[in-house]
Amino acid sequence: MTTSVKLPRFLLIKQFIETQISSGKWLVGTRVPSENELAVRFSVSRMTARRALKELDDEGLLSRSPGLGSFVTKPKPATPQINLPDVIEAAQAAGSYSCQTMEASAVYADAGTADLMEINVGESLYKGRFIHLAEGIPIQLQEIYVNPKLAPAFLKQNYEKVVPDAYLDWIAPPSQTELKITATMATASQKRKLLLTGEEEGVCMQLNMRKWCSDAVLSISVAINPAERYSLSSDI
Amino acid sequence: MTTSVKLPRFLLIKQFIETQISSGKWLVGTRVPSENELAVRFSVSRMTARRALKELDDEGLLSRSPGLGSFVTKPKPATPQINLPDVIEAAQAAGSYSCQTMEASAVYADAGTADLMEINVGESLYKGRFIHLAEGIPIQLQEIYVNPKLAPAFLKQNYEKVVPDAYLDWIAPPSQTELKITATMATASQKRKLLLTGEEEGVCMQLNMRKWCSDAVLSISVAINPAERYSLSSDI
DNA sequence: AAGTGGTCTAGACCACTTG
DNA sequence: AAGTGGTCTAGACCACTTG
Repeated sequence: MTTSVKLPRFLLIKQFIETQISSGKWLVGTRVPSENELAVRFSVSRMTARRALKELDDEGLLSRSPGLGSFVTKPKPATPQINLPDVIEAAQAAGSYSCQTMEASAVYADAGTADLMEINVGESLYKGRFIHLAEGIPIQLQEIYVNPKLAPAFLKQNYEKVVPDAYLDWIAPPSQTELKITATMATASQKRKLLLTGEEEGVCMQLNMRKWCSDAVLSISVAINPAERYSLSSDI
Repeated sequence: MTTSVKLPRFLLIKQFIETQISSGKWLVGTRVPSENELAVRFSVSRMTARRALKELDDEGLLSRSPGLGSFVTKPKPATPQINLPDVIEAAQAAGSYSCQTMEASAVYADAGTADLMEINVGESLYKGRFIHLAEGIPIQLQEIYVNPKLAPAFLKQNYEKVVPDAYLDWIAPPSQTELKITATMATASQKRKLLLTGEEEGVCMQLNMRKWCSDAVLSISVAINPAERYSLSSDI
């Protein structure tokens, strides 16, 4: 009476190979048995043996090449993947979100902005400045420029109900996003808006984002988050 | 004379489905043709049609369930994945890396450290403090506590040649890593060590890491990086 | 020439959901 | 009972690498 949980055969083969690797019997660079060899060894069709190898390839444990075979890869550098916290979404989920619109206007692109937006100097642009709050406390200062061709109604939205970013994601789903995160010191004016009064306060995480929508720049945004209310984390 | 790049049939089917989705013909929740339907429609065996659906499932475009069918999923929240820059590795690659050891000693765990290291108060610990430099300029201040049972020779290493983290990764490959990134202001002493003299300087990215090696805490480390010399970025 | 992985076929049985 | 996806078989042809 062994375990009656009949496992798929391709899984048995995968587990066999994984065990050989993790136990150190098959070191990095070792050639593992070919599809045909595994098929014979496990009394299985080649397609089933193939599936085991294919999935281990997809998972990055093996590297395969036609004519050569399948080889144990060296474990990837364990590069931590950090996920960006969406403080605004979190506040919304908690029902404590609100937004103050400081500016929502049409402007003309200066040289720097035009360059980033990939348009000509002097072209029309929408500009918005917002304070995002959770439980009445400012958690983010945002300045955003939007391409009016891609979001003509951007200025007409009521941003007490819908977050600007959420609105843009909705009407113009970004095809590409560029992101840079730095640490900065808030200016005196920014500190005032963020209600950071202490002398020791003012250290912020700054998020610079640029979004594309089908090969055109949709928006560039700079968001300032007080360090006490913003941190990144990850688990591996 | 059409394109002679004969594409695999499963790819043609994938592209067909992707086109229907991206063009908006098949909205989120739509049931896509079954394996059998696609097999007939494309004059292909069921296994080939299956492969197309399976890969789209793996890629997150479809969600499949036995007895029900395959359905268009809502696009995932496009959560940016940031990769942690390894300033030290970069400096090493450029051949400009050096390291000053400020401290390398055995200490006894105080309450806070013992808690984080998951050991008892008063147990022996290795402590190291380092300044990492690129081209002679400090790029990171690091303080690390190491479990001596897992890295008994930690204090004996020559850290002018091998980076402490690289040494630990080598002798005790971490099974899990916890990471927290915050923005902070360097203390006066830290600013001195980092050669941050200006009044406006001192804003830093702080990386708190905790590494496990087979269920035991291997190390906890706090690294301080001047903001001007450290930023995170990602592309999607 | 023999072996490798990549693609593909035309069948099969299964557990699962639905009417 | 008919349809779905999940697993599996025993064949096939291909481009590719190696001796």
